[in-house]
Amino acid sequence: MIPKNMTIKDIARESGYSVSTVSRVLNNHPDVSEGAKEAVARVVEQNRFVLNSMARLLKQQQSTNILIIVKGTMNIFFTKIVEKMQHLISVHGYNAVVHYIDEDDDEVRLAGQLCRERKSLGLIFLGGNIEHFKQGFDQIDQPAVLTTTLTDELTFDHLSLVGINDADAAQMAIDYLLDHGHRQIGIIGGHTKSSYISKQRFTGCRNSFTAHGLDFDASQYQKANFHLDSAYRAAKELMARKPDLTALFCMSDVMAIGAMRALTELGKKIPQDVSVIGFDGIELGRYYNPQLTTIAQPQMELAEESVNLLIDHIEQQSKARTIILNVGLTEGESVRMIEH
Amino acid sequence: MIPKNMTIKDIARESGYSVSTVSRVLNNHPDVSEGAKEAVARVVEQNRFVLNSMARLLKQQQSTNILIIVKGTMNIFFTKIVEKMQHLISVHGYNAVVHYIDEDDDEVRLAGQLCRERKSLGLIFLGGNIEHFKQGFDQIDQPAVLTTTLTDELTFDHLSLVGINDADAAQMAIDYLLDHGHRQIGIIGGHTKSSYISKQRFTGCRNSFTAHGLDFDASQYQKANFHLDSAYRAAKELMARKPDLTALFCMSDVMAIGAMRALTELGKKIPQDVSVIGFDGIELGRYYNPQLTTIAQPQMELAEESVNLLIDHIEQQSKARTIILNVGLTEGESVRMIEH
DNA sequence: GTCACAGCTGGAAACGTTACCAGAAACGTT
DNA sequence: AACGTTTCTGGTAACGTTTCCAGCTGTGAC
Repeated sequence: MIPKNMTIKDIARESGYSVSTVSRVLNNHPDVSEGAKEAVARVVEQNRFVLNSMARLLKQQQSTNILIIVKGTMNIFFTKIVEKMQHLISVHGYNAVVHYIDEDDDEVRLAGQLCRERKSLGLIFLGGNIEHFKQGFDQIDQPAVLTTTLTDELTFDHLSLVGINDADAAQMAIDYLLDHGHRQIGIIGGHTKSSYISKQRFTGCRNSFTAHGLDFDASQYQKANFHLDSAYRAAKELMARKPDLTALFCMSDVMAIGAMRALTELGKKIPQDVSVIGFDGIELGRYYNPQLTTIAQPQMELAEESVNLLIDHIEQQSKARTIILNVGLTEGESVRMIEH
Repeated sequence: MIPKNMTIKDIARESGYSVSTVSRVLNNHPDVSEGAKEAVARVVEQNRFVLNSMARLLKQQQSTNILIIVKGTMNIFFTKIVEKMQHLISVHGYNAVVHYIDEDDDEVRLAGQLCRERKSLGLIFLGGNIEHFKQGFDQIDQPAVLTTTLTDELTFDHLSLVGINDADAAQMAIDYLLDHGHRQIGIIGGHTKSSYISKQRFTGCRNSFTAHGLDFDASQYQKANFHLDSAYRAAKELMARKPDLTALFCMSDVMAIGAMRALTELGKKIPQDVSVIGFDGIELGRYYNPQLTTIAQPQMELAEESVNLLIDHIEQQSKARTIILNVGLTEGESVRMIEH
C-alpha cells in the first residue's frame, strides 16, 4: 500500500486536534497534553506521516543544512575528510549536504548561490583556491570555512581558514630526499598555473633546493593531474627524459602509486634503484608494496577543525579564525639512503 | 557588502514589474517581453538575487532531487559508482543528493522518510540488503532502484533492481584458482550472517568446491570487514592457522591489498608462494605490485543502468525491471599456475 | 467572588514562490 | 466595424508549515 501524501491538516482531522496542536506535538513543544501527544503520535505512526521539510524550512527561514562543497573529482584523500566532516556535522545536530563541483566551475559564485538558495547555515569549502576567495568571498553571506592550502595568516570577516602550509610540507619532502643523499630528483605534480596547491608545493620544492645550494631545473618537473594513470604516464615520460634519477617526489600518494607502477614496469626496483616519496598520508600507502614514505596530512584534524570552526561561528557568532596544522613525515620503505 | 535577503517582491518593485512577470522571467517562460526580461535581469544581477528554493519547491510540490543512499562507510568501490551516478543524474537535469547511512540503520524506513520529507523524485539505494526491501519496500512511495547483489529475477511493483550475481562471480574466482591447480585455498570475506553480499559470495565459493568434487572446510574461511586493516589481520590469522595455503580469495580488492601486505610481511612472495585473487576490479588493483588478478564488477554499467532505470521510471512511468550484469575476470600478476 | 496564572487549545497570518485567471493592448482578418 | 488571436501583464489563491495571539478551563490565593 502506498500511503498518499498527507499533510498536517489530515493528521489534525484524524486525531481530532487542531493543526497548531499537531505541529506542537511534532516539534516537542512543552505546552501540550499527554492525550494530544498520544493521539497525534498514533495517527502519525499509522500513516507514516513525515513533515514536509520545504514548508517547514520556508516558514522557519533557515535550515539546519551545512554545505560541504568539494572541488574537483572525488579522490581517496578528500573522501576520507568528507566522511569525517559529515559525521561530525550530524553529531552536532546539523545536516551535511555534499556538493561536488567541477574543477573549472566558478566556485565562489556557485557556493554563494547554493547557500542562499538552500538557506544553509554555513559552508565548508574543500580544495578551493584561496586566491579566488580573496576577491569574491563577499558574495557569500553565510559563515564559511575554506579548507585548503594556506600560506600567510590571512584573516577575513566571516571566512575561516583551515589547512596546512603546502610549501613547507613539500620542502620537507625534498629536504628528506636531499638528506638521504639524493641529487637527481624528479618531481611529479599538478599544473602550477591552474592548481594553487601545486604551485605552493612547487615553491616549497624550489626553496629546498635553494636552501641546499642546488639548482632546480624545469626538466625535473613533470605535470600530471592527480590521477593514477596520469601519474603513471608522467613517470614513464620523466624516466625516459632523465634516466639517471634516483628519487621521485609525487605531490599525492595516489600519484606516487601510479608512478611506482611505472617504475616497476621499467624494471626499476623501489627503493634500490629509485626512491619515491608521496604526499597526503592515505591509509593505502602503508599497505602498498613497498610501503610508501610520505608527507602525512592530518586528515582527521583538518575535518575536525573545519567543522568546529564553522559551528562555533554559527552558534557563538565567534570571529573567523585561521588554523594552520602541522604535517608529519611517515617513513615507509620507499626511500633509501645513498652513500657518496 | 553582504546583500540582504531579497524576495521576488523586491525585484518586482525595483524593476517596475509585477511579481508574476518577475517569476516568469526567472523561469524562462515564453510570454514575456524583451523589455521585462532585461529590466528584471538587471535588477537580479545587481542584487545577486537567487530564488528561494524552499518556496519554489513547496509550491511546485516536487523537487528535482534524486536521492542516492549509500549504506556503510564510504569505500573506494562505491565512491566511484556514486561519482558516476551523480554525473549522469545532473546530465539528465536532475539533482543528486547523496546520503551515507550507518551500517545498522534501518535503511528502508530511513529511505522512505528522507524521500517523503524532501519530496524527492526517486532514490537509488547502493549496497542495501534485498531481504530488508522484500518486506519493507512498500514504505517507499517513490520509484526506487536497488543496486546490489542479486540472485533470482525478483520483481517488485516500483522497485527496480540492478546488480551482479555475486554467487556466480565468487564461484568464478574459486574456479579460476582450482583450474590453476590450487587445492589449499583460503578465503577472506565478510560476516555471512550480517552481510548479504558475503553470504552470496560464500555460497558461490562452496558451489565451486562442490562442483569440483572437493570439500570446503570452515577453517579455510576468515572473517573481516572489508577494510584494509581488518583484512590484514585476517590474513595473518589465516596464515598462522593454515600455513600451507597456496592461494587466497578476498571478497574485495581492498581486502586483497590488506592481505597482500600481510603476506609480504610474512615473507611470502606473491604469487610464487601464495596466489591472491580479489573482487571488484578497482582501478588501483592494476597499479599494485604485483598487479591484482580480480573479478571485475562493471562499475560504470552499474551506475548507468541504475540511473537510466530510475529516470525511465520517473519520466515514462515504465515498469520496474531487474537487470543482472556480467562480471569479468581481470588477469593480473597475482595468481600463478601450480603444476602437480 | 474576583483575580492571577498556568496549562492547553484553535484560528489565522505569515514565509516566497508558482500558476491560474482575467484583462489590456496590438494586430490581422473578415 | 466587429471579431478573433496573439502578446503581454498583474492580481491572487494556493503549497504545508510555524508561531503569535487570543481564548478557554481549572486552580489556588486573596
